[in-house]
Amino acid sequence: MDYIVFDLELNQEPSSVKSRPAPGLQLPFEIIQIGALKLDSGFNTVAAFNRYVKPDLYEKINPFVAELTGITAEQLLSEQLFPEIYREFCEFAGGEDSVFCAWGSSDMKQLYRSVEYHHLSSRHLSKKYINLQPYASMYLHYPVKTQLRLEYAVRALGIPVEHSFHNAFYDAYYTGEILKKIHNNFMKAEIYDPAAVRTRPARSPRRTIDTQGIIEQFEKMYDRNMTSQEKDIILLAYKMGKTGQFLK
DNA sequence: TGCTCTTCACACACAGCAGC
DNA sequence: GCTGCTGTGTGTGAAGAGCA
Repeated sequence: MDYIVFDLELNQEPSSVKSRPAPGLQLPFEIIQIGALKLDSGFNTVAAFNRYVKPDLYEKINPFVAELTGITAEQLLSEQLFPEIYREFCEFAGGEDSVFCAWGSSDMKQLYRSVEYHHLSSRHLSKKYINLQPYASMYLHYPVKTQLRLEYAVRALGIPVEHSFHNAFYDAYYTGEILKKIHNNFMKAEIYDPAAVRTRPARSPRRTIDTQGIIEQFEKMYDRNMTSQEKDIILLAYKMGKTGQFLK
């Protein structure tokens, strides 16, 4: 069994964009770099993958992303599009027996989202993954839900900082170093379910009682103004009715 | 007995922090 | 700047305790 420690750099919709995704196929982030290391069962690095991706959705790099990653649109012009890079990545990641490792759960989600957006098959992509963030939190005696920065975890674990952060390949390298440092028998790979992520229900907007509307309706029905006491009673009755406590 | 207050559970909005 | 996740605060309803 191999561990595929990976990281993605993403671009997002700049303020002015020529082409927008079709309705129903929203892809707020587009992958522009995939960095990965393959570790064998003894956590030895046996292969590396580092490819930039030519964007075909957002032609410009968001200034914020460019500032953070140092990646420019010109730099990506000579690269291949996502489907080709993805095919190479699948060959690198090799089979369904591999376990993906990433810092946070968003990279796994974004990878599958991009595969789906480009109508590519995820058949040869392992669905087993380990999010190292909570394990690092536990190792460093933080609450398991604490979302530590990758850079903080690297420094806290005493891993030498030899490369810059916010580069997919180097971030994958650091994530791999963290895995080597904190792995234990309790670390269990989860099964990523893209369908479960897609079906997450959207929150409905919070609804408030239109008290003015209720009173106006009563005044219309009775053709007179309600007294302040009557208004209180009406609103109380409305709230009590919502509880259903007097339904038989 | 009836009212008020407290506590609990639940859902939601929002803030903060992570990612890019 | 954006998205996504988590923790916290708030609102609401239900149920029980306390008190006159």
